[in-house]
Amino acid sequence: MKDLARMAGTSLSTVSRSLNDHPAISRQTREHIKDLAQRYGFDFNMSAKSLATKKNSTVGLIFPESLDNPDNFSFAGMLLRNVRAVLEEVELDTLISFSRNDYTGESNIQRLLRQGKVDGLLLVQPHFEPGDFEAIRSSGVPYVLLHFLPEALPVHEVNYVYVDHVLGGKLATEHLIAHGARKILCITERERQFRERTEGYRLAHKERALPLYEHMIHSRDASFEDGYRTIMENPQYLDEIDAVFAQADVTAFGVLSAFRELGVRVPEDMLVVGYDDIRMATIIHPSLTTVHQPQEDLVRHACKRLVEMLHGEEPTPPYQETLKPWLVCRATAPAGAAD
Amino acid sequence: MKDLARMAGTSLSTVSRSLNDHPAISRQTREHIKDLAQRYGFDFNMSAKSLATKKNSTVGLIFPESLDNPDNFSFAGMLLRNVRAVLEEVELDTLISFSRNDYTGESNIQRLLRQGKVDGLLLVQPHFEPGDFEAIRSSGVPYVLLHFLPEALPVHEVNYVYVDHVLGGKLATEHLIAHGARKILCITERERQFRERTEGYRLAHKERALPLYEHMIHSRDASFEDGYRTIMENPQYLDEIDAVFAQADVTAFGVLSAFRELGVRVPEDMLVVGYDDIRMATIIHPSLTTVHQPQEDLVRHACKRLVEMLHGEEPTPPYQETLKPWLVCRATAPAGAAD
DNA sequence: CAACTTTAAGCAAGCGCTTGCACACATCAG
DNA sequence: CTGATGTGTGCAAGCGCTTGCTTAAAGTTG
Repeated sequence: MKDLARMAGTSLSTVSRSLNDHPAISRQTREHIKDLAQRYGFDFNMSAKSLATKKNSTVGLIFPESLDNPDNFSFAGMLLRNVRAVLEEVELDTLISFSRNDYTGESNIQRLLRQGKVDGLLLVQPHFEPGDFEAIRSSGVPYVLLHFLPEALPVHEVNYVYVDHVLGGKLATEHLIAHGARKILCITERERQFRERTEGYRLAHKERALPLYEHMIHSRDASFEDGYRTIMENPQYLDEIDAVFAQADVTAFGVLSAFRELGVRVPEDMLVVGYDDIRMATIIHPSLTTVHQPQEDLVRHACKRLVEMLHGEEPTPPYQETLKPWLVCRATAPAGAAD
Repeated sequence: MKDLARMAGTSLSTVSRSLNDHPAISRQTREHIKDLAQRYGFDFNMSAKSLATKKNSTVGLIFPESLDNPDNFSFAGMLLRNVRAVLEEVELDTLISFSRNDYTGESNIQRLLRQGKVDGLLLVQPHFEPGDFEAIRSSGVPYVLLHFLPEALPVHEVNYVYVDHVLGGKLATEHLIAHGARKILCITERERQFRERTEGYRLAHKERALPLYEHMIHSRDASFEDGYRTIMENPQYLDEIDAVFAQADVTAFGVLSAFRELGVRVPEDMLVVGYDDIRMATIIHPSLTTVHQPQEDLVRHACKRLVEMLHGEEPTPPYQETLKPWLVCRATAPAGAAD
C-alpha cells in the first residue's frame, strides 16, 4: 500500500480512503489509485485490516456433532454450498467448525469469539455448551440459528430460521389417514424436531377425532438400522398396523427393507411416509412419499438475514422465521382420489 | 495482554513470550502468567497475532464447482468432517471456499493468498484458474491436492493424495469377467478419474486376452438419469451384454432402475458393478457391488501431510500418495466361487 | 575477586492498515 | 476584501501482538 502511495504521489491515508470508497476523496484521485491497485494486483492484508477495524469479513459456520453420522453428510454439503453461494456475493469468507473441540473439550464458538476471528455466526446445532449464548451476546456478534432449535434456552430472544415440524408431521399423517390408514406406526426419536413431528401426528388424529395408535416407537438415532429393526423385532405390529410414518427417510428405507424381506407389499399392504425428502427418496424403489423441508431456502434466508445484521443492526424483535414443509407423494403412499 | 502484564508486574514482552512458551522465560514467571491468562479467560487477538507473525493458523479448503450437484453433497460432508477432525487436534481453523467466485469471476485461491488469510491449502478440485498454481508457488504456502488431479498441469511437481482408479476399474472388471461376463457395458465420463477407470477396464480385458466390448458409453455427468437413459435409450444393447460397469454408484442406480422396469433380473440375468461405495449402495435392493475408495484415509492423509508441511518445510521430492481402492461384493454381482 | 558467561526480562520498533484531527486551498456571500 | 464554509489531503497515533537487541542480575572460573 505504501508503494501505491508513492506511485500515486499521495499519502497512505489517501490510498486507504480511496480503496475504501471514502466520500471525502475526489473522484479523480480515487480512480487513479484504484487503477494502480488493479494494475499491480494489490489487495489488503486482511490481518492488518482486521486489526485496525476489528472486522474480519468472515462468518463462522458451526456444525453439530451429529455430522459424525454419514447420514448427515449430505445435509452438510447442501449447507456448505448454499452458505457459500450467498456469502460469496457479499465477499464474506466462511470459517467452519464444530460446536465443541473434541480434542481440547473447549467450546469452539467461545474460542472463535474470543480470538475475534468471526464477525457473525451461523449456528447449526441442537446443543450448546454452557456459556455459548452468553459469549455470543456479550461479544455483540450477530448470529442466526438454523435448522435446529435448542431444547431449553431463551428461544423467544434468539434469531432463527426453522421448519414447522408440527405441520410436517401433520401433513404426513393426514395423508395416510386420507388413504384409510387407522393404525399408523410412528417411528420417532427423542430430539426436538422429532417430538414436534410426533406432535403433528397427534394433531392429525385429534382433528379427525380418531383414536391415537398406542405403540409409538422411539428409535435411537433415526437410522436405517433403527427402521429395519423396528419392524423385524416387532412382528406383533405387523398384523395390526396399516401404515408407517418414519420420521426420517433413511429410517423409512430401513422399514421398506424389512417389509420386502417379510413379503409385505408397499403400498398395497402397507403405506409408508418418510421425512426429509433426501435425494434417494426418488431413486429407491418403490419411491418414497415423504415430507419435503425447504432446506435451501432455510439456509439462504439465514445467510441473508445474517448479512443484513452485519450491515445494519440487530433486529428488534429478534428474527424468527418458520418455513413450511410440504408433502411429496410418491409410490409408498401415492396421491390418490382421497387427497 | 497489557492487563496481564500489569497484574504480573512484568512487561508485555514477557507475557507474550510466556504464553508462547519461549525458552528464555523462567518456568516460574511463565506459569504464573499462564495462570493469570487462564483465570481471566484471556486469548490472543488473532488479527494482531497474524499481523505480527504472518501466520493465521487457518487453512483453506477449496471445493470444486461440482458441489453444485447434490449427488456430491455427501462427499463434501465427509470431507468437512474429516478435515476438521484432523485439524482440530492441531488447533487450526478451516476456511472454506469454492475455487472460483461465481459472482466476481475471480479465483478465490488467489484472493485468499493475496489477502494472506490462509497458511495452507487443501485443494479438492479438478480444474484450476489460470495463475492458481503460480500464485500458490510464489506465496510459498503449502498445499495438498486431494481426490482430484488436474488434467494438464505439472503433476510430477505437485503434492497430492489420489486413488488408483486404474486399479479400481480393473478390480471391477476382473470381478465381472470372473463371473463369466464377456460383454460388459462400461458407462464412463470424460473427466480424468473416469478415463482412468476405463483404462482399468481395458487392462482387465487385455490381461486375460479377452476382446474389448466396443460399445462404450460416455455419459454426460455420471448421474442417475444418465444411467437410466443409457439403458432405456439403447435397447439394442440388452440382448448383447451380460454386465454393466457403471463408474459411479448413482449411475448404477439408474441402470438398476431401468433394468427393473424392463424386467431384467439382477444379478440373475445381468451383473452390475458401481464405483464409490456410497452409503446407499448397501441400502438399495439389490445391494450394489461396487469399488470402495478409501476416502476418509485420503482426506486424513492429506490433512496430516499438510500439517507436517506447515510445521516443517516443503517435502522434496513432492508428496505424492496413491491409495488403493477395493471391491465390495454385494448382491448385484455377488462374490462367488469364481473369485 | 575481577573478568566473563549465562539467564531472565525489558525496550521499542514494527507488522499494514484506519481514522480523528489539523491543514491548505478554493469558493462564496456580505 | 474578509471571514465563513466546504473540499480534498496529510499527519500521526493507534489496533494488539512479536522480536532483535540491550541491560541487569546471577553464576562461573582461574
